[in-house]
Amino acid sequence: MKVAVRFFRALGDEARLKILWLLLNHRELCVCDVMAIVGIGQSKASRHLATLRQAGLLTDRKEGLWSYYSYGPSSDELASAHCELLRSTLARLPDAEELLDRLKGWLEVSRHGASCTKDAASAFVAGKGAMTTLRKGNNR
Amino acid sequence: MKVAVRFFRALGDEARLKILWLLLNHRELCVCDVMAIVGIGQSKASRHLATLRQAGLLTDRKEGLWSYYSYGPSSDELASAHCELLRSTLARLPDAEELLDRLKGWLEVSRHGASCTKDAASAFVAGKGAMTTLRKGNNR
DNA sequence: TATATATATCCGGATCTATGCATCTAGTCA
DNA sequence: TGACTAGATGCATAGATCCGGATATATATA
Repeated sequence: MKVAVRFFRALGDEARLKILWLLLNHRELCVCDVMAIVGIGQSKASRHLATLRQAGLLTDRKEGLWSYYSYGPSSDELASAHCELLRSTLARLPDAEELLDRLKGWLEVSRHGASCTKDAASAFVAGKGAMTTLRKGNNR
Repeated sequence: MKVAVRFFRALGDEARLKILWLLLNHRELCVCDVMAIVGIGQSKASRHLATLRQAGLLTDRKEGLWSYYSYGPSSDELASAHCELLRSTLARLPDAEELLDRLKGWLEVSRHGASCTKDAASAFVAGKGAMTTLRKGNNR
């Protein structure tokens, strides 16, 4: 029973759902990417990614200083089926569209500028990236 | 985002998965039934059922002293789809078969005896019902 | 009305989880 | 080698969750 419980627990967090949604829409992201797009700190991003990986939802790949995470492939086809459903579920939620906008914006910035860095991610969160996407109020 | 998080959190507990599994295999059960079959106390059974109801997975119906819970129908068809998948997921786990045995045994007992009562449920847990199904060790 | 009972909820404590900060690890590059 | 950096992890704390036992609520029945 342990496996199923851990799987659903991993999905029981807003930040993790956002991360999963991003990785269902983009092949792979590093920790900096997640920081910039979701607008969270480094340790939080790293830990949530680790949780999703331990639940069998993500795989990671190291390249130089960066850790790249990508969706699946979980060995369990039922978990995969749940995630396919999750794609539909998350697509209808209000944040979904906004997150994809931020993803797009971030990728453009990081493509031009230097390689993906923590500082660039922080700047993106504080600057234009956040400005253009956060409509009402701010992130808390 | 709240809705999805609450939905998956409700599934992130072993006892709740067991209850859901039972209600995916039997039209409706009262709190006593759940106590007897899963082998948990009254307040725990009541609380977990309430959690599942609040997550939109169960509906309840009052009749006299008893509260009967049944699966769905969640208004969200995607949640329903997840539960259909869950049926397959849970069916493969070792406890699943055992729980259905206990369900069957309990229904026979309670059909003969008086109506469903807490005492009868406790007796079932402590007596034959538990003996025939708990193979190795006991439920803590 | 008075008693009995199934279920819901409250109350404490124990345990788990999330988070920010600081530090550690392991790559890169000069 | 030494400075620098992305990412992982230790630590402490706040908050959430879980649990058993006690109590409250609502209904049935005498």
